[in-house]
Amino acid sequence: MYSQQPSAIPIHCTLDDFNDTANRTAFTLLSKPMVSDRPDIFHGGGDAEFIFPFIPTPFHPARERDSLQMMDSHFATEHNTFTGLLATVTTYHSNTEQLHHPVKPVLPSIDFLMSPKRIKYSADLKLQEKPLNHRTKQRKQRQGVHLWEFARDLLLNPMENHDILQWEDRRAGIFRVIKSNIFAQLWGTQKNNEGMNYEKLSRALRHYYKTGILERVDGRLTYKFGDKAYGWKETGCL
DNA sequence: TCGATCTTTCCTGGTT
DNA sequence: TAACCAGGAAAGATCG
Repeated sequence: MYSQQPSAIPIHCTLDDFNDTANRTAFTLLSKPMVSDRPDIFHGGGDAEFIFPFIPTPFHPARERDSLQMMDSHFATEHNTFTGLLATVTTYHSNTEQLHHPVKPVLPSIDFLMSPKRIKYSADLKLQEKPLNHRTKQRKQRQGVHLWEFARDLLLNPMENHDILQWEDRRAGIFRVIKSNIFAQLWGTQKNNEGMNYEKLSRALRHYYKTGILERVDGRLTYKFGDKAYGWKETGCL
C-alpha cells in the first residue's frame, strides 16, 4: 500500500492532554523499547509537556487490526491524517539533564491522532522548543521551516510529494530530486518568493554541506542527510 | 546593537 | 546546448 515506510515522529501534548486521552482511549505500549535516532525523549519541565515518539499504527506490523482499519471506507481520511502527521517537523528538546526521566513510548489511537487540538505541526513545534515570549513567537512563525526540513517533510509525506523527491537509499538518508522545477516552485511558494528556481535552491542545499545537515554524494540531483539532520531516520521497530 | 545563522542572489567554471 | 554541480562572495532577514 505504501512504497515508503515513514519514520517514527513525535507528538507534543501537555500532561492534561495526555491524561484526558489516556482516560478515554486504549494506548498500546510497544512490546520492546522504541529505537529512536534521538535519545532525548523525556518528560518535559514545569509545564509538563510530553514528546511522544510514535509509529502510526497502520504501519506497525504487530497491529493487524489497525492495518485492516486502514483498508476500510475511512482509509482516505485516516491516510490524509497520517501523511499530514508525517509532515510534522520533528523538533526535539535538547535538555540532556532530564534524560533520566524517560517517557514510555506509546502508540496513540486514531482518535488521538485525529484530534487537531493535540497535533501541532512544524511551526508550532518549533515554538515549543523553549518557552518563548509573544514577540519571539511571531518571529519564529514568520521564519517557518528550514529548506532541509521542507525537503524531509516532502520525503515523509507521499501525498504531498507527488514524486518530486524520491528516496534512493532510505536507510542511508539518500534522496533524489525528481522534479527540480516543481521542487523549487514549492519552496518558493513556501517562502513567498516567486523568483525561486532550482539553481538558487540547490545553492542553498549545498550550504548544508558545511554544517553537516547534508553530505555530498555522487550522482546528479542526489543528496544525503547528514549527522545534523534529524527526523528522517527509520526506527528499528518497523 | 551586534554577531551568528540561514537563505537568497549572482557569478564563474566545470561536468553530464 | 541545456541542465546541473561546486563553491566564492555579498547581502538581507531573523534570532538570541
